[in-house]
Amino acid sequence: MRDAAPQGTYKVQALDRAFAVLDLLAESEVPLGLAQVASSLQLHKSTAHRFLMVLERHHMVERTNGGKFRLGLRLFDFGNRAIEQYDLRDRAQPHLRRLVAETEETAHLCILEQARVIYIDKIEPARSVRMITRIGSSNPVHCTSVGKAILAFLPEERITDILRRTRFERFTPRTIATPEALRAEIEKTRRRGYAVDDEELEEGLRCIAVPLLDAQRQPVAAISVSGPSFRVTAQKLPSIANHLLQCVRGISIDMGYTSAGRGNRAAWTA
Amino acid sequence: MRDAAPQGTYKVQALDRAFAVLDLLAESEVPLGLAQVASSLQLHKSTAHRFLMVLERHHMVERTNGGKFRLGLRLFDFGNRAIEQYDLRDRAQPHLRRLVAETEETAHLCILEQARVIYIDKIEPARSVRMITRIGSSNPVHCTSVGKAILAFLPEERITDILRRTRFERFTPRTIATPEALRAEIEKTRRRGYAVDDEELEEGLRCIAVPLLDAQRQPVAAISVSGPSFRVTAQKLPSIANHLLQCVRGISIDMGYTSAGRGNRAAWTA
DNA sequence: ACCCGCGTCTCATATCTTGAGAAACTGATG
DNA sequence: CATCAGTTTCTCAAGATATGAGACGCGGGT
Repeated sequence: MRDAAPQGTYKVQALDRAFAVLDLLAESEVPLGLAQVASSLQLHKSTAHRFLMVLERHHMVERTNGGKFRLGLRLFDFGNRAIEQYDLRDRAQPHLRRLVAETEETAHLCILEQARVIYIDKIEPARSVRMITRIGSSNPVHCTSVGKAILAFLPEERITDILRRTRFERFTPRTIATPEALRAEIEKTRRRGYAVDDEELEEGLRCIAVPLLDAQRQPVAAISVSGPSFRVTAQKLPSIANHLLQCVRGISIDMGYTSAGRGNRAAWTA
Repeated sequence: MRDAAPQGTYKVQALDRAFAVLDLLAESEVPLGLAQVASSLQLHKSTAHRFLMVLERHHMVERTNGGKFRLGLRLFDFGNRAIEQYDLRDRAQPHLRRLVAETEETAHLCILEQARVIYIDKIEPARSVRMITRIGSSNPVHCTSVGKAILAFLPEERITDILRRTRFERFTPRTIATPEALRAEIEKTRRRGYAVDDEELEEGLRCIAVPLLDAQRQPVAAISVSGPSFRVTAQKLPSIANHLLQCVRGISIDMGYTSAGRGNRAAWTA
């Protein structure tokens, strides 16, 4: 919360308030009434009401039968356009499907946003315990395989910056809780070529990830395979890593990131 | 544009402008510079600048390397939370996958929003011509199978209302272009139990859809199978419709919409 | 070196939002 | 069916807040 206004703070009260309303509704599992919104945000009834009406006109919120408010579908549209511009998800999806078919575990596609990783896509195997991750949600870098995979291949200054902004929250006994320990882990990741999250975010959950590098060899995303520790065992890691590496290779080609040259892209887009 | 302010128009200029900015960026395929935004929206540079800075602080927009603006990832988060509350997509997805496996054509999941249908999910078969639909986008009811499927099972007054608000835009020679013709088509749909779009939105594209009814027998969504006309032939329609019906039955059970009674739901949620 | 377009920033002005409060509604409860 | 508590909806005067003219600085092109 304290990172909101570093310096040059441009302010438009109305916008801050409107987004506070959207945040509130996003956070809440259930639709909220006008009075609840107003009191939660310390807005006066009439102000909150006006905002909600305007937001509703724009389909940013909508009303349930009971007259309560929840997020509107225009946001869904915006959101999909937002990632579409990255163009990564669509390209990656078929490759991820293959990966899931091969490993029979859940695959994720993530990108780095600020100092956190955002889940862009998730593919689950036919039958498996449902993972709790929600597409669009984010996690810190220090406790995820995808975070570490991206971090490991970033230039030094970006790493420092991101570590500085990470709070190293502890989720399980194994969570890496200091910058130094994470540095060491990053080193390890870089050497072996893939990152591992060994029950560091959630007990019983093990993940492996590799970064996706663009034409300039910069990590733009990471893909991971996650599953219960008893299935994703230590012995299997190298084999799964192999599937992951094959998968990123495929995506790289699709995205036109291959260093092989630009001329032969046409062959793939047919 | 003229449908913006019917009556009780609550106004917050700042919000309208901010959303105009987001709309503009959403519409544009490429990131836009400050000057472009300002002139497109007839805002003065400094105003546009302030808005963009605030939007950026909220991650509603972000800057590319070149300093241009595009939609931000917070919207992606919001958008996913927005549909999550519907809870429909996650439940339906496995069923849709099976449907795609059976028919080997693209499947869509749509809901009705105002007088249009919004694409909530899309599953594509292993190898097929990529369909152009984007998740989150919307189409009018009169030229889509999903639109007609939902319409056909709505109460009379809602049908009238929706038809009144539809502009009956023509997309192909076969597009149903009058309310009367659509009425007849709806009648037909109701009798046969599934809706067909026979190249009415796009030449060479044929779709079949059935509605998903809730516990009160009200349509809340529709699922469709779409493919090139030469593969989705007239003879195949009844067979595909059968797969569709089985699919909605599965989803209905998952959602707890079965009229069989409420007691046995536990058996399915295990 | 010069110009032109673009992004950034400041500040006095008046426009637009604000919020108190009244009214209308909803639906419990006696 | 009257009453009441808790809502949502609406109005309007006051003044806080967003506005936009304009100045500055940067970088890329000619």
